[in-house]
Amino acid sequence: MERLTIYEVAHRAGVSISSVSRVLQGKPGVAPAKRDRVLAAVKALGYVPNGLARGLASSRHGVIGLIFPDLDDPSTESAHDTLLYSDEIVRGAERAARVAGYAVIIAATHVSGGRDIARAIGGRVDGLVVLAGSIAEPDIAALAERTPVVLLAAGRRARGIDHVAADNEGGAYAVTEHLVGAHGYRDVIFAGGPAAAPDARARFVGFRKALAAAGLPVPDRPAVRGDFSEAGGRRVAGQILRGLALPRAIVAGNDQMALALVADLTAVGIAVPREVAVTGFDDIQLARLVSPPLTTVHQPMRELGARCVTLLLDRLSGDEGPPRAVVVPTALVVRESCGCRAPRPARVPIAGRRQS
Amino acid sequence: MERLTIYEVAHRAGVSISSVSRVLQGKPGVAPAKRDRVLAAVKALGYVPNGLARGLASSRHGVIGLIFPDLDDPSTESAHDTLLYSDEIVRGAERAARVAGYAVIIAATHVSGGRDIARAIGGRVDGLVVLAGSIAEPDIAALAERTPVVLLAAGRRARGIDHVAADNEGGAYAVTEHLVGAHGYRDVIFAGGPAAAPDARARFVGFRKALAAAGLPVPDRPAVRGDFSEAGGRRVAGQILRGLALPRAIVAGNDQMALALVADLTAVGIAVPREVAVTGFDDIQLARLVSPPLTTVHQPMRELGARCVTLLLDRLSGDEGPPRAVVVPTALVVRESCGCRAPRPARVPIAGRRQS
DNA sequence: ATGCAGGCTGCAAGCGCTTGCAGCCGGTTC
DNA sequence: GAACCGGCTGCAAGCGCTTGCAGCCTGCAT
Repeated sequence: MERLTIYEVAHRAGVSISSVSRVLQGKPGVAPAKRDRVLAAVKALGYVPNGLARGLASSRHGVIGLIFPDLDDPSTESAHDTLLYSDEIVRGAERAARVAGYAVIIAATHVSGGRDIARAIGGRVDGLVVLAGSIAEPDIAALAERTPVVLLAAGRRARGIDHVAADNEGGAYAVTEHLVGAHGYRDVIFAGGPAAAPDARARFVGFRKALAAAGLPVPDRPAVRGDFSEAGGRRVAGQILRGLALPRAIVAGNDQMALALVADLTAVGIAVPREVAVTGFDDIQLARLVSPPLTTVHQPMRELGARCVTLLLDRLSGDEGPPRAVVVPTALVVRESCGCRAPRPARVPIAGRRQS
Repeated sequence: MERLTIYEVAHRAGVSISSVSRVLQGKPGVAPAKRDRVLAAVKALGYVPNGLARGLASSRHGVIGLIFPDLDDPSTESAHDTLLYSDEIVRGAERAARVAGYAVIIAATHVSGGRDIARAIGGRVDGLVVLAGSIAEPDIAALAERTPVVLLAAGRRARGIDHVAADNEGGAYAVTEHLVGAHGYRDVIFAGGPAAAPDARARFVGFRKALAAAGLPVPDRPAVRGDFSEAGGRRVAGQILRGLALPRAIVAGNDQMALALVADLTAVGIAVPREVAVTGFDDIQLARLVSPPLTTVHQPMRELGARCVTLLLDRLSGDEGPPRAVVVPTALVVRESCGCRAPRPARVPIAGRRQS
């Protein structure tokens, strides 16, 4: 296939390349008749403009970059969480970008590789969506100086940088309230994630607020703490089992921990949820499939990805406002590990989360 | 940040832009002293070449496109499988591309959207990796005319197009042989996937060959058939339970079916693996976590993605040979659902799969 | 000394498309 | 009838970088 240029089209339509260009961009100032001829020629020839040339000339690339952590790098923080979701994030981002006529380019990087990223992606994108944990914060700041950046992060808002995150706190609040309110459990503990993880912290905050709202004693710190991994869950299970009093319910920092908890509790003959209720956070695919199905909080990863892109596109189209922090709502998903018997698992939006 | 151009660098280094360009490309014909000065200037200025201009001038983009099915489109075939893996595929591809200095651009598409893809990606990539099911076959052929294409597909090899796939047949053979050989089960049935799915078919072929090799009767068709989904697995379980004779072992077409099977069998009081052994295929994350841990066949998704890219890069660097079909080995993962008691689950490569 | 092969250099011509600007033309306005 | 106006057009100058080619300057052989 020969490479078609705008010249061929112009020639076939009997006009100048300027007119073709204007038609293709939908710019005004072209006589309707001529416009039609151009479009006809384009279609007949099957012409597709060369994105590179277009980008070079207009300095708009039509591409946004998506940077996420390289999971092979063990130093990558919160790799587990990301692993489970980046797929959905990418899909959401890709779709949002596509409808706006943008393409998505992706790159995985080590935390320390911020510089390299700039190089790899350099001059190829109009803006960047950076998943938390993929680049060290100073490097993000450096990046943000040369190109619009939106940070998809759990917690900490990098100063001056747009930022979207799921409503971890709200989700934890909802699930805790469900346990305390709908089920009437009093003795509820929180199995925390890594102390440093902002999302883990936000979840704990939500947990505490829910307890406070119910008039229950509020702990200063998570009763036990894992690291968001399966192993972490098992360790936590061990801590709990060695502890004297078994709680009535456990709010786990995420699904993986919850699942490991359920498995280990069950293994020693403790019935979930009859003796101890357990809830998770994330709503990984697995949560639905285990027995009992896990009550958890759904993270709208797809939407997170999409919001990042739309926010970025806003910036690209000239929005100069102060840095924004977008919070995407999470949703309580009531299944059975909380003690509900759900013939059909219901997904209840946070807004109207009350149910028995 | 001002946009730096090659001119600034040239000026600072006191040379012409040609020399800078040559240095940046590692081309010969530049005096070492000058080369050093250029590099120093580049570093001092923090110069990053503009990929667009570079691409325009050299007609090498340094970008390869990855096209996968849009999972929101229900018409997309084998969406389940893809869903579970595209993440890993992308990672593998991205990494392979990166080491070669390429970036990866992604696009999700409806089966029917091949044309649009050409437009969206048009003139932006050097080559394309197309996941099976994302584009109708005729459209792939059309695409392949304008740009190098590698198809990542389960079975059918599109004529004339490079193609990589996992060794489904070998994997199925290995797991079946394990059941028959290591455990000595005679009454083994295959719970098939969708009749049309090439990978499902290949797995059944492997199953049959293993039976034949063991001198057991070889069925013409899967004893039962699902659709690779969880629901499919449950349906299959129903069929089996309603059937008179419970087999000693079930080779499921994929993990999701296997898990559903185990769940339903267990639910009616049939012990897995004591009464019935069950194996899966895919090695989804979940497989390791359920109880009993699922013996299955690992699909090296990451490697699949990587192989696609390396194959593509070969083509890009001038390899003109006939279309290739690369088969990436799968690996038997022995856990407990087959009847093994594995204190530590072992992952046994197909090559040396014998073990008791 | 003279000539010549190379190794280096930098010039300049693009790559394909966008866009400011001047030119053209038919239609209006006094 | 002359001066204007405004909508269309196409020219041409880039966007930042690659690369063929001619020119220059060595070093070295004759």
